[in-house]
Amino acid sequence: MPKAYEEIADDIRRSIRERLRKPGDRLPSEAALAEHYGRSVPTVQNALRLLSEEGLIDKQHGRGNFVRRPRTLAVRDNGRHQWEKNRARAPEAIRAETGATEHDTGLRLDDLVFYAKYREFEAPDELADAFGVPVGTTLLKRTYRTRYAAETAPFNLVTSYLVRDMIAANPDLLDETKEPWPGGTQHQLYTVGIEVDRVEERFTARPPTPEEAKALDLPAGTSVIVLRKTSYDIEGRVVDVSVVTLPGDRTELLFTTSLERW
Amino acid sequence: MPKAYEEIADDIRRSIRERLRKPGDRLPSEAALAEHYGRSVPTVQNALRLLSEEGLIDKQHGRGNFVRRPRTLAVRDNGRHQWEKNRARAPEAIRAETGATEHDTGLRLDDLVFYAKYREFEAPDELADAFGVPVGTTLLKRTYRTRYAAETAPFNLVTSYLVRDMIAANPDLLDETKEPWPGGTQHQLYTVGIEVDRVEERFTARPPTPEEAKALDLPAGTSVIVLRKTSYDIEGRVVDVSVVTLPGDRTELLFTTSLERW
DNA sequence: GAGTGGTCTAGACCACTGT
DNA sequence: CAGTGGTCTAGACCACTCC
Repeated sequence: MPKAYEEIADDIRRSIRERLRKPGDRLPSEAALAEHYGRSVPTVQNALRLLSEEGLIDKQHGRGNFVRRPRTLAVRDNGRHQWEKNRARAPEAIRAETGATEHDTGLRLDDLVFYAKYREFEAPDELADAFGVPVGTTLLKRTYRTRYAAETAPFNLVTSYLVRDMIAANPDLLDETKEPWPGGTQHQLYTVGIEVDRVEERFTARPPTPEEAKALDLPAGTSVIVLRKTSYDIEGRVVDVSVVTLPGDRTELLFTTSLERW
Repeated sequence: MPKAYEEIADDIRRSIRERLRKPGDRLPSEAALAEHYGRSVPTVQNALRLLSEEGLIDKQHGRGNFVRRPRTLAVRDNGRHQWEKNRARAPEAIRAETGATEHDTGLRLDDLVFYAKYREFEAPDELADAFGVPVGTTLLKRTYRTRYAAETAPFNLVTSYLVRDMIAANPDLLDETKEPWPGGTQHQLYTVGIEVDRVEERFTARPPTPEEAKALDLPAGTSVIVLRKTSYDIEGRVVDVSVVTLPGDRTELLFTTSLERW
């Protein structure tokens, strides 16, 4: 026997795919749908929940169920790393123009709201491993979030780790009130004589935890992309480890790989 | 007033995070949980559904609810492109050893099951744009899926597009029965004199469509990574466009970006 | 067949939105 | 206030798993 809520979901899904219902349209009320399909309200809700999890509709308490509009993407391009490196040694006037985030989004610094917090702590197992330092080494943990000034939701959550002793030569680097730092992390490292040679990025995708859904204001039926970034200096040392959480519905990542010529 | 199903979910979530319940453990039956929390069965089910969507538990009809184990990852490394290029001109004996998929997973060809289907069709708007050819140009559409011989679920779904006239000089390239092709797409292109110069990859993450969930055997509470790959030859022409759908719970993407020295 | 989760109902009551 | 979706109940019945 076919399941009632799936039949209802299939029917509505089809109507959306065929554009009989367009982005922004309000669906009939749940009571009306229940009447139409000859089912109880909870059964209709079950069907709508499915569609919401697939990201097809947006449930709005007290207002209605709406066909979801696709969101505008922020592109995160791996060219950003070379771009940031080129600017790391430039005079402040040039560095101040734009940062890597603005490079990604095409927005200017004024459009972005930035929030940073620094904390020192002792390296646990996993991070000590990643940096190749003894467990207990003092690390600096920096958490950031950035968002468009025009929107309420941040579009990334960043946790970055540095080895304290590696950067202590410049006390400003330990001071969160200096953020946002013109030129980004690569410039910060440059001020203590570190040159970044290569960047490794690892990605996975999964549903958001409730905390992430709240912090990024993610609707039901979206995913987060989790990026673990490791930066190596020219001596092969790990100089920065970052974990970046990106909203899957607003982010596109772009990687270009150039191949050697025959 | 706190919502009953969230309280129950919070309580169970906490017990999992604190490892009071370990991966593989079975939760008490829904009836038992309902009794324990003094709530109805549907309310408990509501809570369990939440946890299932977060990927914390695995619901198994007729068996029980289990704390989910993290899955083993297949790493997809952008070094694969240079690696594949290096082998494209090698003798068949060497090419036959392993392909790019085996490079990713560390498995040998024997462990993998491969399925390919070819179809010719006329370029619609979007693809004509991507290739820079007129709408209606004949394209070859190739769909693949690969899976571990030991598992039932494929770990990727691939659709690859080529311009027919660009490869027609080698009739074998139009024949799906020749798959899997030792050496991969870059070798196929080499047989008609095309050298790949760079590869662009764009990806986003989202919940699976019902079709994808079925094809990849995705449990509730997982995401898919959608990767659009564009290959350019040394003359700047687009020679291949591929769309790859990867299960978010089994895939890690690794990109390394090397920076120029100061 | 016993035990488990899955679906569904009919209706009560609550919470949010907009007039 | 009317209209909407959200939560919850108590219980019936179905479907799957395993012994």
